[in-house]
Amino acid sequence: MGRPKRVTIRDVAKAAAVSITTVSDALNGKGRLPAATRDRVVAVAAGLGYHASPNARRLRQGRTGAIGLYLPDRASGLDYYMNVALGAADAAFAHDLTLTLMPIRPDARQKISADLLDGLIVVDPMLTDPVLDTLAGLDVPIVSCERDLGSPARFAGVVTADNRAAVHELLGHLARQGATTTGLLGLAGDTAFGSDVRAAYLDWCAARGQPPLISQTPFVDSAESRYQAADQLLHDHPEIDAVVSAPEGGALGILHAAERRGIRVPDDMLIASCVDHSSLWTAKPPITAIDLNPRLMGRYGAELLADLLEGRAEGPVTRALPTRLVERDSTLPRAPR
Amino acid sequence: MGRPKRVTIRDVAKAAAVSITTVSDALNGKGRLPAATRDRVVAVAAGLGYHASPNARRLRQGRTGAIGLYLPDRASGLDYYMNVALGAADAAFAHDLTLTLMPIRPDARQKISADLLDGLIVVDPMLTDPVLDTLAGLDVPIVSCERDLGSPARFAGVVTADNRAAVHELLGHLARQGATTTGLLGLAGDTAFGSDVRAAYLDWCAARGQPPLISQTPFVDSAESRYQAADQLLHDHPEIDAVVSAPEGGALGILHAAERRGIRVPDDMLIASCVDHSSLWTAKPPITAIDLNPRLMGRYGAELLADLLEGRAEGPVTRALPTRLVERDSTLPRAPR
DNA sequence: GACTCTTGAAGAAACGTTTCTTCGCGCACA
DNA sequence: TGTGCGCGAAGAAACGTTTCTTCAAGAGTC
Repeated sequence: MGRPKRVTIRDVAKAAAVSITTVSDALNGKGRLPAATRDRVVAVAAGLGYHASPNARRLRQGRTGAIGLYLPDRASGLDYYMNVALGAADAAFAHDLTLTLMPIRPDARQKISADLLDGLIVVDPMLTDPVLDTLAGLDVPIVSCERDLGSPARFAGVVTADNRAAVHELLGHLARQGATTTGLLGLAGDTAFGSDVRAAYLDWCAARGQPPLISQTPFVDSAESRYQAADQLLHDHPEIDAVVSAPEGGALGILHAAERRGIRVPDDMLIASCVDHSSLWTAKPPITAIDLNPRLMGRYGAELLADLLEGRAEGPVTRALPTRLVERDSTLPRAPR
Repeated sequence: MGRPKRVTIRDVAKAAAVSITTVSDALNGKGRLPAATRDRVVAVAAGLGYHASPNARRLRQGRTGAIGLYLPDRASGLDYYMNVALGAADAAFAHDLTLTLMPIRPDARQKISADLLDGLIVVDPMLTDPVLDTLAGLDVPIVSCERDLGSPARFAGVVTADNRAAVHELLGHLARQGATTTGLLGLAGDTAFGSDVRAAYLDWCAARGQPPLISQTPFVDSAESRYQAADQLLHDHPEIDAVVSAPEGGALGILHAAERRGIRVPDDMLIASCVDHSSLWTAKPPITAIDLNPRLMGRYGAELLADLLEGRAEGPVTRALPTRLVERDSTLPRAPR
């Protein structure tokens, strides 16, 4: 019973018959100690089950040991973000850091303060997010997962996938499967991902001489708005025989709209998503998608931030994230019309 | 330039011409100070932009100011968990706490330690999770979001929805819409939610004299396994004219399996899910589901834990969560055969 | 007028580290 | 025989709070 008394550095020092300075140095690999002393102290510490109090250490060092994860306030794409968060949490722990989830409510976001955090990971920074300026003034390093279209200078590090290349690959795949006129269910341009997808699509159209056929949905959207946008696209351009969706849930909206109009997938039209999701596997037919590796995204973000904090990296650093095209039945080869 | 020097309690004391004790007391509402002094000190502190260092406070108080969120290691249902996490993060911030996401990787989970956390929220504790015992030994209060089927004594608080009643309501809805033989795509019984759904279903069957028709999928599953289980159910029991899915992604699997077998929804069969999700809205047809209020779940969890930490609540506390049935086209009334 | 009580406020210890500075000592070098 | 230097280790300050204890002075009581 009774709260078990903590084993402090003093206890270790006493047990090893050295000073606490020596214990600290031995455990942190500092000072100049002969290997023998170091090993002995480490052994004694381990024997006592000693681990330094994070609080005391942080107070002394002026750090919190925590990094924050700042997510966009969206109701969709949460599956993706949860994976980013879990990847970041794993990586943070591996670096003796802790991942703190920033709140979503605007009033709570105002309370985000530098003395709660050593650094920050901002996921999908939005051009229109007014809080980003506040965060930038916090005087802690910030890593963004996907570039910021606004003031990249605010960030000490960026993790980014080659979204354009991935979308190019996807469009190439569609063409090889027989698509001749590909439309895009795009994301409004306030986010790097949305603008990458759009740019790649426009590139592709320009190169092939195809007129771009785009229907846009806002970054912060709903299943409803995605469906509307998809339906609009099919209504306006009956000649379309393939559609790519930028938002995570968009492909299902397209599928829905297509079936309502009696368009068969993949026989009459191919569908693909720029963001993979488990629900795409169970769609009928299963939908081809780009796996954006969200876990790895989170991990890279946290690792990059840890590197910046430890001084292993500095200045603006960019880390690249691999992606992978997952082919499913929604893009089976179709006979030319 | 240069790191802006922190405003400490000493600065405030000097500016207000009182001792630091008085400042501390004034700001924390302790000690016995006349209102005049208190107000003056508060005003001075505000003027200087002072806020206490979380680290110093925590070191002194032996707290970390952080609560942990422990999620099951699943690849599905992440949308739900992300909402729980965001709700918890908001509520934590409102109580001057911070929400730390626990890692997923087993080796990292071993490193979860009491001196990183004042308390813990465990979401969907699994009977088979060996880490729970470790956590229980951590000597911090634990709140579970949905009951633990194992050793409820490990928890100081529980947030739970009346899942049985919700499922009863759902089954009643199906019957009213014309279902005569309802099957269940269930979850293996290592989690309270899965076992609640199952129990409610069995109850219902017993009361109606219908033989229970169940196909099970593990709690930690994949879209594939859910599809297999659904397909098995439809194959074994062609008489089924309604199916309820316990897992989040299961309804889409059922839909998929049904359409492959030429079963029309809702004309030939009704489908409903025990967990709502944005992809259910865009399914064809949109699928009826129970909204489990995940944001509120997270919020209640964090608030309950905060209450326990502040001594506003103690001993085993249970808090109830409301749910809501969201009716969609997958359960439109069907003509009796 | 001696006494207790209450009020208002200050002093100082403690929380558990890290780190800056100092110190003794033996050895090589001129 | 000093002098300087590298090594090994310890002392003590500092990080910024909270809180336990003490204390002076005024008010009330008999």
